[in-house]
Amino acid sequence: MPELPEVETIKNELAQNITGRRIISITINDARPIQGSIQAFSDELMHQKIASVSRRGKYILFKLSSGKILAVHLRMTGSLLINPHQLDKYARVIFELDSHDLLVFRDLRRFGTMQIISSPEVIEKKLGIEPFDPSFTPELLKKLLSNRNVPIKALLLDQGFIAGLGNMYADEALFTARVHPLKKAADLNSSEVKRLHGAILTVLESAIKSGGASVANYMRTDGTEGNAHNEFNVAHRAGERCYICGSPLRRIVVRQRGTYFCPKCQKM
DNA sequence: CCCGGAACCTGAAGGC
DNA sequence: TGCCTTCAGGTTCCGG
Repeated sequence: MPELPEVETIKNELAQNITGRRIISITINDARPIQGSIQAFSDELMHQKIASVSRRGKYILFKLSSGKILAVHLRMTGSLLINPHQLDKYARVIFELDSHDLLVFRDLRRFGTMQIISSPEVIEKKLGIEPFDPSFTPELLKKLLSNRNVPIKALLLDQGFIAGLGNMYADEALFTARVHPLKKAADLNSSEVKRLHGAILTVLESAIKSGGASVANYMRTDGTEGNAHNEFNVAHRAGERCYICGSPLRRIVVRQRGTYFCPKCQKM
């Protein structure tokens, strides 16, 4: 599942490989991912140069020479591949570039989206603070948590709260901070908030260094896997032993999401 | 505004 | 072997 580290990895590879390239043809095998009119989508992209590639939350933003932006969200199983070995039935949209490279939007479950927007405002208004924004401080986090009567795990998944965390890294951050996933957000004391702030940053930074985690269908632009899942302390490890205390890790369901934690290290 | 749950989608895995 | 059910999860939408 692409979360911030996975999207960051893909963004960096795209920026390095296709910046400055021009789109010379577009093949739409499946229109579902495209928001709005297909014709308008094609017209806005055809012959455009990709001026830059950036990331905001879990969105990948392609700035076009026209000034408009192609915003791509990979959701669960989407990937952006450069010159894949084969074009299988999940290759939904294919862009040919003037370098004759193919940029392919591949998505098994068809949750992913692509849209042309005139200004970043369209997605900006849905997203909370970026974890690596210098203004994301323990003090700000403490303020954001106050008065929120929801399990901290649920709040970490809310993109309008902090942008970029998903199910895996929310669990990893809570474990690193030694905070129980069901603890009410407003009930975290100052040292817990400080630990959580630091844990969010270290967990994401470490995963980016590993090229993201290959769980489900995540792959890099060259089709290879990342390594971050080998470093998970709790995610998808139910029944296995905690690396810190040796206790069996548990899986519970929070907001319909599988949630992994250590019952001994993470107290209510 | 705040919160919880269903829906979207498709392949994998498990039960009988 | 084969059919059926359940599960996975990012985001949006809807209801209380």
